[in-house]
Amino acid sequence: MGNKKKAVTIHDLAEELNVSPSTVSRALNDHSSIGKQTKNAVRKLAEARGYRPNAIASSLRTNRSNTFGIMAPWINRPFISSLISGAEEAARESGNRVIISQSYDNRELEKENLQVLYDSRISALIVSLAMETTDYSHFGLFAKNGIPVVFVDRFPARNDIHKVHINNFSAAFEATEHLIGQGCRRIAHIGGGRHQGIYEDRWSGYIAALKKNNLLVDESLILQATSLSAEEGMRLTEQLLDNAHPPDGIFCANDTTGVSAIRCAKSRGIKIPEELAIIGFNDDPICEIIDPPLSSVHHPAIEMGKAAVRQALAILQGNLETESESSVTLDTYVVARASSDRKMDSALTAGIVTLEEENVPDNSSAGKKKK
Amino acid sequence: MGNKKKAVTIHDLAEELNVSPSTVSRALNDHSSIGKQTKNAVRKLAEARGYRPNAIASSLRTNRSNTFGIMAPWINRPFISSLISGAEEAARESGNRVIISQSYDNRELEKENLQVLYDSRISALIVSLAMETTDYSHFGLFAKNGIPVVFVDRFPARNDIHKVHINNFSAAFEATEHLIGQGCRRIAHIGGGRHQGIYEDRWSGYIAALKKNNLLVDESLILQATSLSAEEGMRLTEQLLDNAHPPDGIFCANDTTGVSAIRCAKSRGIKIPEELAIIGFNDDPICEIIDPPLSSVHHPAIEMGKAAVRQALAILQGNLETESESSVTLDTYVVARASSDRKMDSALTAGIVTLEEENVPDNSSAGKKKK
DNA sequence: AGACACCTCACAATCGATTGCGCCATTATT
DNA sequence: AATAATGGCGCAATCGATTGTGAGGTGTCT
Repeated sequence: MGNKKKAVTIHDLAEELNVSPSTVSRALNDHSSIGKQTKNAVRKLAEARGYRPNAIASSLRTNRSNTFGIMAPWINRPFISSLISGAEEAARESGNRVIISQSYDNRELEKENLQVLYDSRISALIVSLAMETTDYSHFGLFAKNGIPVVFVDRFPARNDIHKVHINNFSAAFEATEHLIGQGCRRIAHIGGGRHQGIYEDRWSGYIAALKKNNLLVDESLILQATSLSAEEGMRLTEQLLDNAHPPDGIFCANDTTGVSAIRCAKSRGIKIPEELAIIGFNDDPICEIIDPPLSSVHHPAIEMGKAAVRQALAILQGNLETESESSVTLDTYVVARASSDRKMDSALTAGIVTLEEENVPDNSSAGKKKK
Repeated sequence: MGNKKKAVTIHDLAEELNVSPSTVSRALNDHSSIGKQTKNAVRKLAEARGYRPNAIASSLRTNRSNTFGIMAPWINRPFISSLISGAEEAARESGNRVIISQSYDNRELEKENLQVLYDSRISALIVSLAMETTDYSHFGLFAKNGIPVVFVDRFPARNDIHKVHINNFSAAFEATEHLIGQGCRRIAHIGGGRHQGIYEDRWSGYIAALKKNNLLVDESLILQATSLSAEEGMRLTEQLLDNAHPPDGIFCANDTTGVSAIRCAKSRGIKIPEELAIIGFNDDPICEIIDPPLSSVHHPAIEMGKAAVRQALAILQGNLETESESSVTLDTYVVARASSDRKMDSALTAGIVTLEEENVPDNSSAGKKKK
C-alpha cells in the first residue's frame, strides 16, 4: 500500500458536503450558529472519513498549544517518574499533552532543553531543578512571555514563584522526633547540598527537633552529601560509625542513602533498630524490599504531579494571581518500619504509623513563605 | 509587569531590518541565497530581541512535527521509565521532542490516548502494549497515515511490524540453564499471560532448557500470572512450595514476583539458594536490595529506548523499508547473584557472571521472525 | 405588505514560518 | 556594447483550523 496519502482535513469534508470549511469547523465544535442537520451531517462524514483535527494547526491559530512541559533531573527515578505519571494523568484529563525533558542535574542542559520547550510554545512548565542550578535566569524566557512556571520538589529560594512542595522542615522535624521517640539520643544526619532549599529545610527541621528535645547538636554527626548516591551513603555511614561516639540513630535525606546506612551497619554486625535506628526520605519502593524495611517520610509523588498541573491550569484560567507567588503544600507522614521501630514485633507485618502534619488542605491553597 | 506581550516573530525582525520575512527565515536557516551581511544582521537582531522560532508554525508548514510519541502501560515502573529516559535522550540529540502517554494496561485508554497522539501529528510512535491488548486495530490510524510505529518490549504477534526487543526465548533459556547449572532439577516457572508474546517466549525458552537437559516438565510447577504483581508472586510461590514435590529452583518472569518468591521462601525457613534457587527477569534496582540479592536477566531498558528512536528515525529517513518488517534485537545476559549462585561465597561482594548471548549486534539489525 | 429579527452559513483574514517563482542589479562573457 | 549569468532578495501562496463580519433566506408581527 502506498500510504503516504495526506490526512483528512476540514476542507475535504467541506468539499464533499458542499459547505464551507468554517461551517465544518463550527459544526465539529458544536457552535450554536450551525443548524442541527448540518452538524449531524458533518459529524457523520467526519467519522466515516476518519477525520481527526490537526492539533498543530489549531494551536497555531488559537495560540494555545494545550501542552505542558516537564523538566526534571532524571525521569527514571522512582520519585520523579511517579510525579510525571501523576502529571500526565491530570494533564490528559484536562485535555492537555505532556512533553518531557531531562537535565541530568546539569544546568547547561537544563537551559538548552528549556529553550526547546519554549520553542514548542508549551502552555505551562513544570520543573524540578537540576541539583547544580542556583542561577535561575534561564527561566526568564517563560516569565517574559507570560508562560506559567510551577516548581515541584526542588525550587528556587525566592518568593515570587509558584510551587508545589511538601513542608520539608516539619517532615524532617517529625522524622527526627520519631527517632527520638524510639529512644535515640545521638542522632546523625546525612543531608543533601544545602544550597538546595529542600535539603536546607530538612537539615533545619532535624536541628529544630534536636533542640526542642534538649539533645546535643554534634557537628561531627551532620554530614552533607553532594549526590546522595548509594556509594556516598555507604561512605558517609562508615564515617559516622567510625566516630568516637557513634550515633544511635540516623536521619537520611533520601532512601538511597538510608538503604546504604542499613547495609553498612549490618555489615558491621550492628543491630537495627536496637543499636541503630534509621529513617530515610521519599518512601521509595526499595524501603519495603530492604531487610529490615526502611522507615521513611512518605513523599506524595503522584499527588505532587497532579497538583502541579492543577495549579498551572488555575494560573492559566486566571484563577490565581499570575504576578504573585502561590504555593501548594502537600501532606507528608512518617512511615515507621522495622529499621526504626523498636516497639514493633518485626515478625509481624510492618505496621504503619501515620503522624499527621499540621498543614494545609489537599487540593490547593495559597501559603505565605516563611520569613 | 504586564507581560502578556506577544512573542517575537520573523515579521518583527523583518520590519525592523527593512527586509522581508522570507529573507529572515532563510537567513536563520542559513539558506545559500542570502548574503553574508544580511545573515549576520538578522542573526544579531534575533539574538538581541530574544527571538525563538515558533515550532508550531514551522510544523504546520513543513508537515513535520519533530515529535515522537511514547505510549506505555505505566511510566513509573523502573523498566519503562528507563526506556523513556533513553528515548528522550536519543530524541533530543536528533532534534526531536517526546510526548508521553500511559495506558494503565487498559486497551480503551490506550486507544483514546493514541488518538490524542495522532492529533498531535507525531512523527513516529513508540509503544509498549497494554497487557490487555490483543486486538491491534487502533494502530491502523498510524499505519494508514504513514506514521511509523515501533514496538518495544511487548509487541503484537505479527510479522509486518517494526520492533525493538530482546530474545525472550534465549534469555529465558539461559536463565533456566543457569539454574540447572547450579544443580537444580525441579525448576518451577512463574510466567505472565501467554497471549503476550514475550511471556510465551519466556515460557517456551524455559521448556526448551528443561528438555535439552532431560529434565521433567511438570505442569504443576508452571504457573501463569495475570499481573505479575508482588501479591500474585506471593500467592503463586505459596502454591509452589505447597506442592507435594516442591521445586528446587524458580524462574520468575519478572523481578517483582522474584522478590516475592524470596520472601515467601524465607518466611518458611527455606534456605536460598541451597534449598531453593531463584532468578527473576529485568534486573530492576530491587534485585540488589533484597536479601539475598536476586539473580536476574539484564534487560537493557535505556538502550531499548534509544534503539527505538533510532529505528524510527531510520524509517522516517527512508533507510528502512516502511512496508516490511524490521526488528532490532538487543543483548541480554544473566546476572548471577546470591539468590541462585550456590558456588558463590555470599559473604563477598556479589559476583557477576555474564553469559554471552549468541545473538545479533548492538546497534541495529534486521532479523527474521521465527516460523 | 413592509419591516424587523432570526437562523444558517460563506468570505476572508489570521496564526508564524516556509518556499517556488520571479524581479532587479551587478558582474562576466564574447 | 549588448547579452547572458549569476547573486540577493521580495511576493505571495501555503500548511489546517478558527473567527469576526456580513449576506441570504425564512418567519413573525403589526
